[in-house]
Amino acid sequence: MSTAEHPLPADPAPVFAALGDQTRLALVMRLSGGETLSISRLASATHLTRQAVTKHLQVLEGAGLVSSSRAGRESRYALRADRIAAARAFLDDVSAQWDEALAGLKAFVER
Amino acid sequence: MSTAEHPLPADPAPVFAALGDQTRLALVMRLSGGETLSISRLASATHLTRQAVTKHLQVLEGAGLVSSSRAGRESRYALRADRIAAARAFLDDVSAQWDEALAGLKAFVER
DNA sequence: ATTAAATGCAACTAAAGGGTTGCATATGAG
DNA sequence: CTCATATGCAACCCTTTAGTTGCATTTAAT
Repeated sequence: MSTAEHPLPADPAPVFAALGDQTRLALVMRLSGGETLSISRLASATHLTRQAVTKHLQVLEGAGLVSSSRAGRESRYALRADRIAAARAFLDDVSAQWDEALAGLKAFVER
Repeated sequence: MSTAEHPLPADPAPVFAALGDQTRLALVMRLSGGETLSISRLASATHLTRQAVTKHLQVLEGAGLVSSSRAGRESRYALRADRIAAARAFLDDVSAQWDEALAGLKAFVER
């Protein structure tokens, strides 16, 4: 299977967990440029092992944040913008509830 | 110390890591209503121990996502909306870079 | 003064995480 | 065909994390 299985419903926790690591965040940022990069290419920008990077990429893929595809002898990884958007949406909801609560409180105080 | 030490550097990784746990996400959502709740109050909505919840709250506070204050015999926790906003901002940046890259590619293809 | 409620602190356990090394395998290049 | 490149797989290690239990302490209520 070249690309990750289609993860169904978006439980945000695993996504945030995947983003909760500096190395992985760096990989995400690197991929946010839109390029589709191979493992060794991504690993060369790091101080750690290729295998370590491979593991991180698998974690990211497991969370649905990146997709992989085999191209000849190398496997390429690309960012999944929609998943990032989903995480954003979750935080937007939290913020919205908060703002709404504040607005309600303000209205109460001012009446 | 009643409230968390000052946040200085906004390294997003610890924040996402703190959000990367279902229990903690649930606590955040519970607090997003704007209420300032005590530990046992928050723990009663859970199937796990008060101490477990205490630990999670400390993790959240360590990441700057909540603040605590002592009120009589209980300690109250509240959400810090600004930190949520910071996390959102980071994801916005990633998305923006992605969109920009896509736009560039599209322009190239269409010329 | 007593008692119940809300925490804090500490020690411990089991499982997950982040990294490494070694070796086997598939593929592109010369 | 031969060699270097890019990976995959697996076994290990050490540290962190999620949860527990037990006991001491502070504060509110009767």
